[in-house]
Amino acid sequence: MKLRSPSHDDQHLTERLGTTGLRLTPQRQQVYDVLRQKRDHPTAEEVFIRAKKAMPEISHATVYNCLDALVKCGLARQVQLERGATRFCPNMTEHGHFHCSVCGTIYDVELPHELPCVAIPSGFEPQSYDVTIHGTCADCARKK
Amino acid sequence: MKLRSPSHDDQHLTERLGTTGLRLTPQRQQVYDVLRQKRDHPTAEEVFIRAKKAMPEISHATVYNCLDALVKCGLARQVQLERGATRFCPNMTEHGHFHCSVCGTIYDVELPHELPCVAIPSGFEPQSYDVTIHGTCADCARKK
DNA sequence: CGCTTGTTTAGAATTATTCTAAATCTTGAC
DNA sequence: GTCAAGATTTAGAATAATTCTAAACAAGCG
Repeated sequence: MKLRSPSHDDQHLTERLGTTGLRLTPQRQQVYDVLRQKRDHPTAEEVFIRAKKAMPEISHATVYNCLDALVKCGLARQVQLERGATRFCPNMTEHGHFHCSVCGTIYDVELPHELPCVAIPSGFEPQSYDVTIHGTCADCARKK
Repeated sequence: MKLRSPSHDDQHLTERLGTTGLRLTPQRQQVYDVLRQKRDHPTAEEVFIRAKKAMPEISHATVYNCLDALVKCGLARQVQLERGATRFCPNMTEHGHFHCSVCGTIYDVELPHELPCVAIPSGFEPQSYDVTIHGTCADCARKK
């Protein structure tokens, strides 16, 4: 049982990519599918490995290219949590990330639609914001 | 005219490092000084280059070690803004970062002392949070 | 069809970070 | 003070993450 209706999604993908002058290619479709199939904030390397299963000839550079394309047209977000590889996330709703410093798991957490009380100096034009919370997740806190 | 009183600071450094079982060394002092002298969120590489001026024999690995030591004992923060090098910041007051996507400059912005309205699931134990705002800074917005 | 532009590919190159082993320094026990 | 234990530094190698390059392909268009 698939959770998505392919034709509707293809259309969505094409449309979103189109807004930035980008084309829908089988590779971009595949990378997007990988992101949506397991939403565990994979690194580019992990996306590469997963995408290779269905598309063995896909290359490293293409995965980076596809991920960048998806980020650029607003279908995925980059997440920078710590030193090391960038992670990717297809959840485009307003949300932040809880990063467990014990087990490393990343959880999506809800955020208010506007970040209140942040004093942005006048003249500055905010476009997006990222919130990361570091701490211990419920599982790891219990085991302590 | 120096802004700091060295003896007071050395004491502070030693004290903070001590809380984690770390020693004050000339290299750690130097790296800390570099961070405080120009608060432009340098990368480890930039810290290395600046520290080398006063201490030409300092090595790459030592700079990473020192930065990690400072982060561990609460004298500096790591900042992850985008793909690429991690940046470091000696401003330990509660603050977020505004990252100008045009010129790349990073500005500290004030934050409320508690992040309100963030629904952290029960059992999770937050320790710190990072807020990054991406957008266009006042200078770049004017030039457009 | 033939051109232009966008995309993919393998692999090289670059950048960022960590590791390694030897040398050096500090500290505390005697 | 001397010595061992442990922490720290060092240069350079190794690894990891990302970007670049040049050639091949593919799609859209006149």
